[in-house]
Amino acid sequence: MAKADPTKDAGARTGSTSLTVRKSLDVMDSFLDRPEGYTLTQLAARNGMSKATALRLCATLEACGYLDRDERMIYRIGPKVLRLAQGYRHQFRLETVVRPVLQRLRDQTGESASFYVAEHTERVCLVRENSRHVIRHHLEEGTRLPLHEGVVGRVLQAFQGAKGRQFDRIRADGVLMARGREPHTASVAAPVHDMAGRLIGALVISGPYSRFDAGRQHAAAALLLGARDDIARHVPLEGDMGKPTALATQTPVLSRAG
Amino acid sequence: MAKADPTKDAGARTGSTSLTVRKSLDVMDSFLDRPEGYTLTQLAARNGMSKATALRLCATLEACGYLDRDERMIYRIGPKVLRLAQGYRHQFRLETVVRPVLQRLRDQTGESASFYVAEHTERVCLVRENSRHVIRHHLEEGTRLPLHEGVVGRVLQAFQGAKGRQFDRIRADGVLMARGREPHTASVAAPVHDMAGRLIGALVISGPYSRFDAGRQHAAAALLLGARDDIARHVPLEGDMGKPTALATQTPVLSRAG
DNA sequence: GGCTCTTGTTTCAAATTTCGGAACATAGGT
DNA sequence: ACCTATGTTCCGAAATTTGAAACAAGAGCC
Repeated sequence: MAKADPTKDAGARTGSTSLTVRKSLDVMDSFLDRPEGYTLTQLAARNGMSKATALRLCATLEACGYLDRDERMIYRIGPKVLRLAQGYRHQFRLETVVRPVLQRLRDQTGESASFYVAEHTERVCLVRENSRHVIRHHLEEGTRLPLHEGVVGRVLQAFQGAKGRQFDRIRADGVLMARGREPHTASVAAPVHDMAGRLIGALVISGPYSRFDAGRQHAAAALLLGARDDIARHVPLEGDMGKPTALATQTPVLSRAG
Repeated sequence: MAKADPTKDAGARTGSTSLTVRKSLDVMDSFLDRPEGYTLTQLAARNGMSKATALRLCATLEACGYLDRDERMIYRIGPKVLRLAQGYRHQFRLETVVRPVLQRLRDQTGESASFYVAEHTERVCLVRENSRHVIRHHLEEGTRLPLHEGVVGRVLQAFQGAKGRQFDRIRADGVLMARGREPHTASVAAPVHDMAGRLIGALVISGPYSRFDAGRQHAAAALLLGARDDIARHVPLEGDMGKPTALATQTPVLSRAG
Protein backbone atom coordinates (compact mmCIF):
# COMPACT_ATOMS: atom_id res chain seq x y z
CA MET A 1 0.00 0.00 0.00
CA ALA A 2 1.07 3.54 -0.62
CA LYS A 3 -0.20 5.59 2.28
CA ALA A 4 0.09 4.64 5.93
CA ASP A 5 -3.29 5.32 7.42
CA PRO A 6 -3.11 6.49 11.03
CA THR A 7 -6.64 5.23 11.68
CA LYS A 8 -5.62 1.78 10.58
CA ASP A 9 -5.59 0.21 14.01
CA ALA A 10 -8.65 2.11 15.20
CA GLY A 11 -11.04 -0.50 13.88
CA ALA A 12 -9.11 -3.51 15.01
CA ARG A 13 -9.63 -4.35 18.63
CA THR A 14 -8.87 -7.99 19.00
CA GLY A 15 -7.47 -10.27 16.37
CA SER A 16 -7.16 -8.32 13.20
CA THR A 17 -9.49 -7.29 10.48
CA SER A 18 -9.06 -7.50 6.77
CA LEU A 19 -8.15 -4.14 5.30
CA THR A 20 -9.43 -4.98 1.85
CA VAL A 21 -12.77 -6.18 3.10
CA ARG A 22 -13.12 -3.15 5.31
CA LYS A 23 -12.59 -0.91 2.32
CA SER A 24 -15.20 -2.73 0.31
CA LEU A 25 -17.67 -2.36 3.17
CA ASP A 26 -16.84 1.31 3.42
CA VAL A 27 -17.83 1.52 -0.21
CA MET A 28 -21.16 -0.08 0.61
CA ASP A 29 -21.67 2.32 3.48
CA SER A 30 -21.32 5.23 1.10
CA PHE A 31 -24.77 4.38 -0.21
CA LEU A 32 -26.38 5.03 3.14
CA ASP A 33 -25.88 8.75 2.63
CA ARG A 34 -26.84 8.67 -1.01
CA PRO A 35 -29.07 5.83 -2.15
CA GLU A 36 -29.38 7.50 -5.57
CA GLY A 37 -25.97 6.14 -6.37
CA TYR A 38 -22.44 7.15 -7.25
CA THR A 39 -20.25 7.16 -10.27
CA LEU A 40 -16.99 5.29 -9.96
CA THR A 41 -14.91 8.44 -9.65
CA GLN A 42 -17.17 9.75 -6.92
CA LEU A 43 -16.81 6.55 -4.96
CA ALA A 44 -13.05 6.55 -5.33
CA ALA A 45 -12.79 10.15 -4.19
CA ARG A 46 -15.22 9.70 -1.30
CA ASN A 47 -13.34 6.77 0.13
CA GLY A 48 -9.89 8.04 -0.66
CA MET A 49 -8.71 5.37 -3.01
CA SER A 50 -7.53 5.22 -6.58
CA LYS A 51 -10.02 4.60 -9.32
CA ALA A 52 -8.29 1.32 -10.09
CA THR A 53 -8.89 0.07 -6.57
CA ALA A 54 -12.44 1.35 -6.44
CA LEU A 55 -13.16 -0.37 -9.71
CA ARG A 56 -11.87 -3.71 -8.52
CA LEU A 57 -13.83 -3.53 -5.29
CA CYS A 58 -17.00 -2.41 -7.02
CA ALA A 59 -16.63 -5.07 -9.69
CA THR A 60 -16.48 -7.67 -6.96
CA LEU A 61 -19.46 -6.23 -5.11
CA GLU A 62 -21.38 -6.08 -8.36
CA ALA A 63 -20.50 -9.64 -9.36
CA CYS A 64 -21.98 -10.81 -6.06
CA GLY A 65 -25.15 -8.73 -6.41
CA TYR A 66 -24.35 -6.26 -3.65
CA LEU A 67 -24.08 -3.44 -6.15
CA ASP A 68 -25.83 -2.77 -9.39
CA ARG A 69 -24.90 -0.58 -12.29
CA ASP A 70 -27.45 1.10 -14.51
CA GLU A 71 -26.99 2.05 -18.13
CA ARG A 72 -25.39 5.34 -17.10
CA MET A 73 -22.68 3.47 -15.20
CA ILE A 74 -24.11 4.65 -11.91
CA TYR A 75 -23.53 2.27 -9.03
CA ARG A 76 -26.52 1.53 -6.83
CA ILE A 77 -27.32 -0.84 -4.00
CA GLY A 78 -27.86 -4.29 -5.46
CA PRO A 79 -30.75 -6.71 -5.01
CA LYS A 80 -28.75 -9.12 -2.85
CA VAL A 81 -29.23 -6.68 0.00
CA LEU A 82 -32.97 -7.19 -0.27
CA ARG A 83 -32.64 -10.93 0.09
CA LEU A 84 -30.38 -10.56 3.10
CA ALA A 85 -32.80 -8.13 4.72
CA GLN A 86 -35.51 -10.69 4.14
CA GLY A 87 -33.40 -13.27 5.92
CA TYR A 88 -32.81 -10.82 8.75
CA ARG A 89 -36.54 -10.25 9.20
CA HIS A 90 -37.12 -13.97 9.15
CA GLN A 91 -34.78 -14.70 12.04
CA PHE A 92 -35.58 -11.52 13.95
CA ARG A 93 -36.95 -11.77 17.45
CA LEU A 94 -37.43 -8.64 19.47
CA GLU A 95 -36.36 -10.32 22.68
CA THR A 96 -32.91 -11.27 21.48
CA VAL A 97 -32.07 -7.69 20.67
CA VAL A 98 -33.78 -6.14 23.69
CA ARG A 99 -32.38 -8.39 26.39
CA PRO A 100 -28.68 -7.63 25.92
CA VAL A 101 -29.54 -3.95 25.90
CA LEU A 102 -31.45 -4.29 29.17
CA GLN A 103 -28.57 -6.21 30.72
CA ARG A 104 -26.20 -3.44 29.83
CA LEU A 105 -28.57 -0.82 31.21
CA ARG A 106 -28.93 -2.73 34.45
CA ASP A 107 -25.18 -3.11 34.80
CA GLN A 108 -24.59 0.55 34.04
CA THR A 109 -27.26 1.93 36.37
CA GLY A 110 -27.47 -0.84 38.95
CA GLU A 111 -31.26 -0.63 38.76
CA SER A 112 -33.91 -2.77 37.10
CA ALA A 113 -34.46 -2.31 33.38
CA SER A 114 -37.53 -3.38 31.45
CA PHE A 115 -39.19 -3.19 28.07
CA TYR A 116 -42.94 -2.72 27.78
CA VAL A 117 -45.38 -2.83 24.91
CA ALA A 118 -48.90 -1.41 24.86
CA GLU A 119 -51.70 -3.85 24.28
CA HIS A 120 -55.26 -2.52 24.22
CA THR A 121 -55.79 -0.91 27.62
CA GLU A 122 -52.86 -2.68 29.26
CA ARG A 123 -49.11 -2.64 29.07
CA VAL A 124 -47.09 -5.84 29.09
CA CYS A 125 -43.58 -6.25 30.45
CA LEU A 126 -42.09 -8.28 27.63
CA VAL A 127 -38.46 -8.35 28.76
CA ARG A 128 -36.96 -7.53 32.12
CA GLU A 129 -33.58 -7.60 33.81
CA ASN A 130 -33.94 -7.05 37.54
CA SER A 131 -31.41 -5.13 39.61
CA ARG A 132 -28.82 -7.16 41.48
CA HIS A 133 -29.22 -5.13 44.65
CA VAL A 134 -31.10 -6.66 47.55
CA ILE A 135 -33.25 -3.58 47.73
CA ARG A 136 -34.70 -3.35 44.27
CA HIS A 137 -37.69 -2.73 42.10
CA HIS A 138 -38.63 -6.31 41.32
CA LEU A 139 -41.07 -7.62 38.74
CA GLU A 140 -41.49 -10.73 36.64
CA GLU A 141 -41.59 -10.83 32.86
CA GLY A 142 -45.07 -11.06 31.44
CA THR A 143 -46.62 -8.85 34.10
CA ARG A 144 -49.60 -6.89 32.80
CA LEU A 145 -50.49 -3.51 34.24
CA PRO A 146 -53.09 -0.87 33.36
CA LEU A 147 -51.97 1.36 30.52
CA HIS A 148 -53.05 4.51 32.33
CA GLU A 149 -50.87 3.90 35.37
CA GLY A 150 -47.22 4.59 36.01
CA VAL A 151 -44.37 6.31 34.25
CA VAL A 152 -44.24 3.82 31.36
CA GLY A 153 -47.98 4.02 30.97
CA ARG A 154 -47.83 7.75 30.50
CA VAL A 155 -44.99 7.49 28.00
CA LEU A 156 -46.79 4.88 25.94
CA GLN A 157 -49.99 6.89 25.95
CA ALA A 158 -48.10 10.03 24.98
CA PHE A 159 -46.52 8.42 21.95
CA GLN A 160 -49.76 6.76 20.98
CA GLY A 161 -50.96 10.30 20.47
CA ALA A 162 -52.88 11.01 23.68
CA LYS A 163 -54.08 14.61 24.06
CA GLY A 164 -53.34 17.01 26.87
CA ARG A 165 -50.62 19.32 28.17
CA GLN A 166 -49.10 16.52 30.23
CA PHE A 167 -48.62 14.35 27.15
CA ASP A 168 -47.42 17.25 25.03
CA ARG A 169 -44.67 17.75 27.57
CA ILE A 170 -43.63 14.11 27.46
CA ARG A 171 -43.54 14.14 23.68
CA ALA A 172 -41.40 17.27 23.75
CA ASP A 173 -38.94 15.86 26.27
CA GLY A 174 -38.63 12.41 24.75
CA VAL A 175 -38.13 10.94 28.21
CA LEU A 176 -40.09 10.98 31.46
CA MET A 177 -38.49 10.97 34.92
CA ALA A 178 -40.89 10.74 37.85
CA ARG A 179 -41.86 9.06 41.09
CA GLY A 180 -43.24 5.67 40.28
CA ARG A 181 -46.65 4.11 40.54
CA GLU A 182 -45.78 2.62 43.90
CA PRO A 183 -44.36 4.45 46.90
CA HIS A 184 -40.60 4.92 47.35
CA THR A 185 -39.92 4.25 43.68
CA ALA A 186 -38.65 6.37 40.82
CA SER A 187 -38.60 5.58 37.12
CA VAL A 188 -37.15 6.91 33.90
CA ALA A 189 -38.85 5.87 30.68
CA ALA A 190 -38.42 6.53 26.97
CA PRO A 191 -40.32 5.33 23.90
CA VAL A 192 -38.82 3.07 21.25
CA HIS A 193 -39.72 3.55 17.60
CA ASP A 194 -38.71 1.63 14.50
CA MET A 195 -36.86 3.27 11.64
CA ALA A 196 -40.14 4.30 10.04
CA GLY A 197 -41.24 6.08 13.20
CA ARG A 198 -43.81 3.57 14.40
CA LEU A 199 -44.06 3.05 18.16
CA ILE A 200 -42.70 -0.29 19.25
CA GLY A 201 -42.74 0.00 23.02
CA ALA A 202 -40.93 1.71 25.87
CA LEU A 203 -37.78 1.24 27.92
CA VAL A 204 -37.79 1.87 31.66
CA ILE A 205 -35.32 1.96 34.48
CA SER A 206 -36.81 1.71 37.95
CA GLY A 207 -35.38 1.76 41.43
CA PRO A 208 -35.94 2.82 45.02
CA TYR A 209 -36.09 6.57 45.26
CA SER A 210 -33.65 6.69 48.18
CA ARG A 211 -30.89 5.34 45.94
CA PHE A 212 -32.13 6.20 42.47
CA ASP A 213 -32.03 9.95 43.05
CA ALA A 214 -32.33 12.86 40.64
CA GLY A 215 -28.66 12.72 39.66
CA ARG A 216 -28.72 9.04 38.84
CA GLN A 217 -32.02 9.47 37.06
CA HIS A 218 -30.45 12.00 34.73
CA ALA A 219 -27.55 9.68 34.05
CA ALA A 220 -30.01 6.87 33.40
CA ALA A 221 -31.99 9.05 30.99
CA ALA A 222 -28.91 9.57 28.84
CA LEU A 223 -28.18 5.85 28.77
CA LEU A 224 -31.81 5.21 27.92
CA LEU A 225 -31.62 7.31 24.79
CA GLY A 226 -28.57 5.43 23.59
CA ALA A 227 -30.27 2.13 24.28
CA ARG A 228 -33.38 3.28 22.45
CA ASP A 229 -31.37 4.07 19.32
CA ASP A 230 -29.53 0.80 19.59
CA ILE A 231 -32.76 -1.14 19.59
CA ALA A 232 -34.34 0.93 16.85
CA ARG A 233 -31.39 0.18 14.61
CA HIS A 234 -32.15 -3.55 14.84
CA VAL A 235 -35.90 -3.51 14.37
CA PRO A 236 -37.10 -4.20 10.83
CA LEU A 237 -39.94 -2.22 9.36
CA GLU A 238 -43.44 -3.51 8.95
CA GLY A 239 -45.52 -5.89 10.92
CA ASP A 240 -45.03 -8.77 8.51
CA MET A 241 -43.65 -10.87 11.34
CA GLY A 242 -46.64 -10.44 13.59
CA LYS A 243 -47.36 -8.19 16.50
CA PRO A 244 -44.51 -7.20 18.83
CA THR A 245 -46.01 -9.34 21.55
CA ALA A 246 -45.92 -12.36 19.31
CA LEU A 247 -42.24 -11.80 18.76
CA ALA A 248 -41.40 -12.64 22.32
CA THR A 249 -43.68 -15.64 22.32
CA GLN A 250 -42.10 -17.31 19.33
CA THR A 251 -40.20 -20.50 19.83
CA PRO A 252 -36.45 -20.19 20.29
CA VAL A 253 -34.49 -20.08 17.07
CA LEU A 254 -30.98 -21.53 16.71
CA SER A 255 -30.65 -25.03 15.41
CA ARG A 256 -27.64 -27.03 14.44
CA ALA A 257 -26.01 -26.82 11.04
CA GLY A 258 -26.13 -29.41 8.30
CA MET B 1 -2.43 -18.16 -0.78
CA ALA B 2 -2.31 -21.85 -0.12
CA LYS B 3 -4.74 -23.47 -2.50
CA ALA B 4 -5.15 -22.62 -6.15
CA ASP B 5 -8.85 -22.42 -6.78
CA PRO B 6 -9.78 -23.63 -10.28
CA THR B 7 -12.96 -21.53 -10.24
CA LYS B 8 -10.90 -18.44 -9.63
CA ASP B 9 -11.32 -16.88 -13.04
CA ALA B 10 -14.93 -17.93 -13.37
CA GLY B 11 -16.22 -14.85 -11.61
CA ALA B 12 -13.85 -12.43 -13.27
CA ARG B 13 -15.05 -11.33 -16.67
CA THR B 14 -13.39 -8.05 -17.31
CA GLY B 15 -10.87 -6.30 -15.15
CA SER B 16 -10.35 -8.40 -12.11
CA THR B 17 -12.12 -8.94 -8.85
CA SER B 18 -10.77 -9.01 -5.35
CA LEU B 19 -10.46 -12.51 -4.04
CA THR B 20 -10.59 -11.49 -0.42
CA VAL B 21 -13.70 -9.41 -0.86
CA ARG B 22 -15.36 -12.16 -2.82
CA LYS B 23 -14.72 -14.57 0.02
CA SER B 24 -16.20 -12.19 2.54
CA LEU B 25 -19.29 -11.82 0.38
CA ASP B 26 -19.53 -15.57 0.06
CA VAL B 27 -19.64 -15.63 3.82
CA MET B 28 -22.53 -13.19 3.77
CA ASP B 29 -24.30 -15.28 1.17
CA SER B 30 -24.17 -18.24 3.50
CA PHE B 31 -26.86 -16.57 5.57
CA LEU B 32 -29.34 -16.67 2.71
CA ASP B 33 -29.71 -20.41 3.20
CA ARG B 34 -29.71 -20.19 6.95
CA PRO B 35 -30.79 -16.91 8.51
CA GLU B 36 -30.72 -18.53 11.95
CA GLY B 37 -26.99 -18.15 11.89
CA TYR B 38 -23.74 -20.07 11.94
CA THR B 39 -20.98 -20.73 14.37
CA LEU B 40 -17.51 -19.77 13.25
CA THR B 41 -16.46 -23.34 12.57
CA GLN B 42 -19.56 -23.94 10.50
CA LEU B 43 -18.86 -20.90 8.39
CA ALA B 44 -15.25 -21.88 7.88
CA ALA B 45 -16.23 -25.39 6.84
CA ARG B 46 -19.05 -24.26 4.59
CA ASN B 47 -16.85 -21.88 2.63
CA GLY B 48 -13.78 -24.03 2.64
CA MET B 49 -11.45 -21.82 4.56
CA SER B 50 -9.45 -22.11 7.73
CA LYS B 51 -10.96 -20.91 10.99
CA ALA B 52 -8.30 -18.24 11.18
CA THR B 53 -9.37 -16.79 7.86
CA ALA B 54 -13.06 -17.08 8.63
CA LEU B 55 -12.51 -15.31 11.90
CA ARG B 56 -10.69 -12.42 10.28
CA LEU B 57 -13.36 -11.98 7.64
CA CYS B 58 -16.21 -12.26 10.12
CA ALA B 59 -14.54 -9.86 12.52
CA THR B 60 -14.37 -7.32 9.74
CA LEU B 61 -17.97 -7.87 8.71
CA GLU B 62 -19.05 -7.61 12.32
CA ALA B 63 -17.06 -4.43 12.96
CA CYS B 64 -18.93 -2.82 10.07
CA GLY B 65 -22.35 -4.01 11.21
CA TYR B 66 -22.90 -6.51 8.43
CA LEU B 67 -22.79 -9.38 10.88
CA ASP B 68 -23.84 -9.67 14.49
CA ARG B 69 -22.86 -12.10 17.14
CA ASP B 70 -25.13 -13.14 19.96
CA GLU B 71 -24.10 -14.28 23.40
CA ARG B 72 -23.70 -17.83 22.13
CA MET B 73 -21.13 -16.69 19.58
CA ILE B 74 -23.56 -17.35 16.76
CA TYR B 75 -23.08 -15.13 13.75
CA ARG B 76 -26.20 -13.57 12.29
CA ILE B 77 -27.01 -11.00 9.65
CA GLY B 78 -26.26 -7.55 11.07
CA PRO B 79 -28.47 -4.48 11.25
CA LYS B 80 -26.48 -2.60 8.62
CA VAL B 81 -28.24 -4.72 6.04
CA LEU B 82 -31.55 -3.29 7.16
CA ARG B 83 -30.38 0.26 6.62
CA LEU B 84 -29.05 -0.60 3.18
CA ALA B 85 -32.31 -2.26 2.24
CA GLN B 86 -34.09 0.88 3.35
CA GLY B 87 -31.85 2.89 1.04
CA TYR B 88 -32.59 0.46 -1.76
CA ARG B 89 -36.33 0.87 -1.31
CA HIS B 90 -35.92 4.62 -1.24
CA GLN B 91 -34.21 4.84 -4.62
CA PHE B 92 -36.20 2.03 -6.19
CA ARG B 93 -38.23 2.73 -9.30
CA LEU B 94 -39.95 -0.09 -11.07
CA GLU B 95 -39.27 1.37 -14.47
CA THR B 96 -35.50 1.39 -14.14
CA VAL B 97 -35.45 -2.34 -13.48
CA VAL B 98 -38.15 -3.28 -15.97
CA ARG B 99 -36.89 -1.35 -18.98
CA PRO B 100 -33.51 -3.07 -19.38
CA VAL B 101 -35.26 -6.40 -19.07
CA LEU B 102 -37.71 -5.47 -21.80
CA GLN B 103 -34.90 -4.27 -24.03
CA ARG B 104 -33.17 -7.58 -23.64
CA LEU B 105 -36.38 -9.47 -24.37
CA ARG B 106 -36.99 -7.42 -27.50
CA ASP B 107 -33.45 -8.00 -28.74
CA GLN B 108 -33.65 -11.71 -28.02
CA THR B 109 -37.05 -12.29 -29.64
CA GLY B 110 -37.15 -9.47 -32.16
CA GLU B 111 -40.71 -8.71 -31.10
CA SER B 112 -42.27 -6.02 -28.91
CA ALA B 113 -42.04 -6.45 -25.14
CA SER B 114 -44.19 -4.71 -22.57
CA PHE B 115 -44.99 -4.60 -18.90
CA TYR B 116 -48.57 -4.12 -17.73
CA VAL B 117 -50.17 -3.51 -14.36
CA ALA B 118 -53.80 -3.97 -13.45
CA GLU B 119 -55.69 -0.93 -12.29
CA HIS B 120 -59.34 -1.31 -11.38
CA THR B 121 -61.05 -2.62 -14.51
CA GLU B 122 -58.22 -1.59 -16.81
CA ARG B 123 -54.66 -2.60 -17.51
CA VAL B 124 -51.97 0.01 -18.10
CA CYS B 125 -48.90 -0.45 -20.27
CA LEU B 126 -46.30 1.04 -17.92
CA VAL B 127 -43.15 0.23 -19.86
CA ARG B 128 -42.72 -0.84 -23.45
CA GLU B 129 -39.96 -1.56 -25.91
CA ASN B 130 -41.30 -1.88 -29.45
CA SER B 131 -39.90 -4.28 -31.98
CA ARG B 132 -37.42 -2.93 -34.49
CA HIS B 133 -39.04 -4.68 -37.42
CA VAL B 134 -41.07 -2.62 -39.84
CA ILE B 135 -43.93 -5.04 -39.40
CA ARG B 136 -44.50 -5.01 -35.68
CA HIS B 137 -46.98 -4.92 -32.85
CA HIS B 138 -46.76 -1.26 -31.98
CA LEU B 139 -48.13 0.52 -28.92
CA GLU B 140 -47.23 3.56 -26.87
CA GLU B 141 -46.42 3.53 -23.18
CA GLY B 142 -49.30 4.61 -20.99
CA THR B 143 -51.94 2.95 -23.16
CA ARG B 144 -54.92 1.76 -21.15
CA LEU B 145 -56.95 -1.22 -22.25
CA PRO B 146 -59.84 -3.14 -20.72
CA LEU B 147 -58.70 -5.68 -18.16
CA HIS B 148 -60.95 -8.38 -19.59
CA GLU B 149 -59.42 -8.22 -23.07
CA GLY B 150 -56.34 -9.78 -24.55
CA VAL B 151 -53.73 -12.24 -23.44
CA VAL B 152 -52.29 -9.99 -20.73
CA GLY B 153 -55.74 -9.23 -19.46
CA ARG B 154 -56.46 -12.91 -18.95
CA VAL B 155 -53.14 -13.46 -17.20
CA LEU B 156 -53.68 -10.55 -14.83
CA GLN B 157 -57.20 -11.70 -14.04
CA ALA B 158 -55.99 -15.24 -13.47
CA PHE B 159 -53.40 -14.20 -10.92
CA GLN B 160 -55.79 -11.79 -9.28
CA GLY B 161 -57.71 -14.94 -8.39
CA ALA B 162 -60.43 -15.00 -11.06
CA LYS B 163 -62.55 -18.18 -11.05
CA GLY B 164 -63.14 -20.58 -13.91
CA ARG B 165 -61.46 -23.45 -15.76
CA GLN B 166 -59.85 -21.05 -18.19
CA PHE B 167 -58.09 -19.21 -15.35
CA ASP B 168 -57.21 -22.39 -13.51
CA ARG B 169 -55.36 -23.49 -16.60
CA ILE B 170 -53.44 -20.22 -16.84
CA ARG B 171 -52.45 -20.43 -13.16
CA ALA B 172 -51.26 -23.97 -13.67
CA ASP B 173 -49.19 -23.14 -16.76
CA GLY B 174 -47.66 -19.93 -15.43
CA VAL B 175 -47.64 -18.52 -18.96
CA LEU B 176 -50.24 -17.94 -21.64
CA MET B 177 -49.54 -18.20 -25.37
CA ALA B 178 -52.41 -17.28 -27.67
CA ARG B 179 -53.65 -15.29 -30.61
CA GLY B 180 -53.90 -11.69 -29.60
CA ARG B 181 -56.77 -9.32 -29.07
CA GLU B 182 -56.33 -7.98 -32.58
CA PRO B 183 -56.18 -10.02 -35.81
CA HIS B 184 -52.89 -11.39 -37.11
CA THR B 185 -51.20 -11.04 -33.71
CA ALA B 186 -49.89 -13.51 -31.19
CA SER B 187 -48.80 -12.89 -27.61
CA VAL B 188 -47.01 -14.67 -24.80
CA ALA B 189 -47.60 -13.34 -21.29
CA ALA B 190 -46.50 -14.22 -17.77
CA PRO B 191 -47.27 -12.70 -14.37
CA VAL B 192 -44.66 -11.00 -12.19
CA HIS B 193 -44.78 -11.38 -8.42
CA ASP B 194 -42.64 -9.90 -5.68
CA MET B 195 -40.66 -12.06 -3.27
CA ALA B 196 -43.65 -12.30 -0.96
CA GLY B 197 -45.83 -13.60 -3.73
CA ARG B 198 -47.89 -10.48 -4.35
CA LEU B 199 -48.86 -9.78 -7.95
CA ILE B 200 -46.98 -6.84 -9.43
CA GLY B 201 -47.96 -6.96 -13.09
CA ALA B 202 -47.35 -8.98 -16.24
CA LEU B 203 -44.78 -9.24 -18.98
CA VAL B 204 -45.84 -9.72 -22.60
CA ILE B 205 -44.18 -10.32 -25.93
CA SER B 206 -46.33 -9.58 -28.95
CA GLY B 207 -45.80 -9.85 -32.68
CA PRO B 208 -47.43 -10.63 -36.02
CA TYR B 209 -48.58 -14.22 -36.10
CA SER B 210 -46.99 -14.84 -39.48
CA ARG B 211 -43.54 -14.30 -38.00
CA PHE B 212 -44.11 -14.96 -34.30
CA ASP B 213 -45.10 -18.59 -34.81
CA ALA B 214 -45.55 -21.40 -32.31
CA GLY B 215 -41.85 -22.24 -32.24
CA ARG B 216 -40.81 -18.69 -31.52
CA GLN B 217 -43.58 -18.34 -28.97
CA HIS B 218 -42.20 -21.26 -27.03
CA ALA B 219 -38.74 -19.76 -27.12
CA ALA B 220 -40.18 -16.46 -25.96
CA ALA B 221 -42.03 -18.15 -23.11
CA ALA B 222 -38.77 -19.52 -21.74
CA LEU B 223 -37.13 -16.12 -21.94
CA LEU B 224 -40.18 -14.60 -20.28
CA LEU B 225 -39.80 -16.80 -17.23
CA GLY B 226 -36.19 -15.80 -16.82
CA ALA B 227 -37.08 -12.14 -17.16
CA ARG B 228 -39.87 -12.53 -14.62
CA ASP B 229 -37.46 -13.92 -12.03
CA ASP B 230 -34.96 -11.22 -12.81
CA ILE B 231 -37.51 -8.51 -12.09
CA ALA B 232 -38.88 -10.22 -9.01
CA ARG B 233 -35.41 -10.30 -7.53
CA HIS B 234 -35.24 -6.52 -7.67
CA VAL B 235 -38.66 -5.62 -6.33
CA PRO B 236 -38.78 -4.78 -2.63
CA LEU B 237 -41.61 -6.02 -0.48
CA GLU B 238 -44.44 -3.86 0.74
CA GLY B 239 -46.26 -1.01 -0.78
CA ASP B 240 -44.57 1.59 1.39
CA MET B 241 -43.32 3.34 -1.72
CA GLY B 242 -46.74 3.82 -3.23
CA LYS B 243 -48.67 1.91 -5.83
CA PRO B 244 -46.76 0.33 -8.72
CA THR B 245 -48.30 2.84 -11.09
CA ALA B 246 -46.92 5.66 -9.02
CA LEU B 247 -43.47 4.19 -9.31
CA ALA B 248 -43.31 4.85 -13.02
CA THR B 249 -44.74 8.32 -12.60
CA GLN B 250 -42.13 9.48 -10.14
CA THR B 251 -39.66 12.08 -11.27
CA PRO B 252 -36.32 10.76 -12.53
CA VAL B 253 -33.81 10.08 -9.81
CA LEU B 254 -30.05 10.55 -10.31
CA SER B 255 -28.58 13.83 -9.23
CA ARG B 256 -25.05 14.98 -9.05
CA ALA B 257 -22.77 14.29 -6.12
CA GLY B 258 -21.56 16.77 -3.54
C1' DG C 1 -13.46 19.57 -37.63
C1' DG C 2 -10.29 19.83 -33.77
C1' DC C 3 -9.50 20.37 -29.01
C1' DT C 4 -10.07 19.62 -24.19
C1' DC C 5 -11.77 17.62 -20.13
C1' DT C 6 -13.91 13.89 -18.14
C1' DT C 7 -14.95 9.23 -17.32
C1' DG C 8 -14.03 4.18 -17.18
C1' DT C 9 -10.54 0.54 -18.02
C1' DT C 10 -6.12 -2.06 -18.41
C1' DT C 11 -1.32 -2.96 -17.28
C1' DC C 12 2.59 -3.74 -14.20
C1' DA C 13 6.10 -4.18 -10.65
C1' DA C 14 6.62 -3.18 -5.60
C1' DA C 15 5.24 -4.60 -1.23
C1' DT C 16 1.67 -4.87 1.88
C1' DT C 17 -1.64 -8.06 3.23
C1' DT C 18 -3.54 -12.29 3.39
C1' DC C 19 -3.12 -17.17 4.27
C1' DG C 20 -3.20 -21.55 7.09
C1' DG C 21 -0.80 -24.60 10.30
C1' DA C 22 0.08 -25.02 14.83
C1' DA C 23 -0.17 -23.77 19.51
C1' DC C 24 -3.09 -21.67 23.05
C1' DA C 25 -7.14 -20.75 26.15
C1' DT C 26 -11.72 -22.06 27.66
C1' DA C 27 -15.76 -24.43 28.07
C1' DG C 28 -18.65 -28.63 28.04
C1' DG C 29 -19.37 -33.19 28.10
C1' DT C 30 -18.33 -38.11 29.58
C1' DA D 1 -9.83 -36.05 35.81
C1' DC D 2 -9.91 -36.62 31.03
C1' DC D 3 -11.11 -35.63 26.34
C1' DT D 4 -13.27 -33.11 22.60
C1' DA D 5 -14.97 -29.08 20.72
C1' DT D 6 -14.93 -24.43 20.20
C1' DG D 7 -12.82 -19.61 19.44
C1' DT D 8 -8.38 -17.06 19.33
C1' DT D 9 -3.43 -15.69 18.61
C1' DC D 10 1.12 -16.02 16.26
C1' DC D 11 4.10 -16.34 12.52
C1' DG D 12 6.72 -16.60 8.13
C1' DA D 13 5.88 -17.66 3.23
C1' DA D 14 3.48 -16.34 -0.64
C1' DA D 15 0.27 -14.32 -3.24
C1' DT D 16 -2.70 -10.66 -3.52
C1' DT D 17 -3.61 -5.88 -3.51
C1' DT D 18 -2.21 -1.36 -4.70
C1' DG D 19 -1.60 3.23 -7.30
C1' DA D 20 0.57 5.51 -11.13
C1' DA D 21 0.49 5.84 -15.67
C1' DA D 22 -1.07 4.88 -20.15
C1' DC D 23 -5.20 3.79 -22.85
C1' DA D 24 -9.92 4.01 -24.98
C1' DA D 25 -14.17 6.47 -25.50
C1' DG D 26 -17.34 10.24 -24.90
C1' DA D 27 -19.22 14.74 -23.91
C1' DG D 28 -18.75 19.44 -24.31
C1' DC D 29 -16.92 23.47 -26.38
C1' DC D 30 -14.79 26.71 -29.52
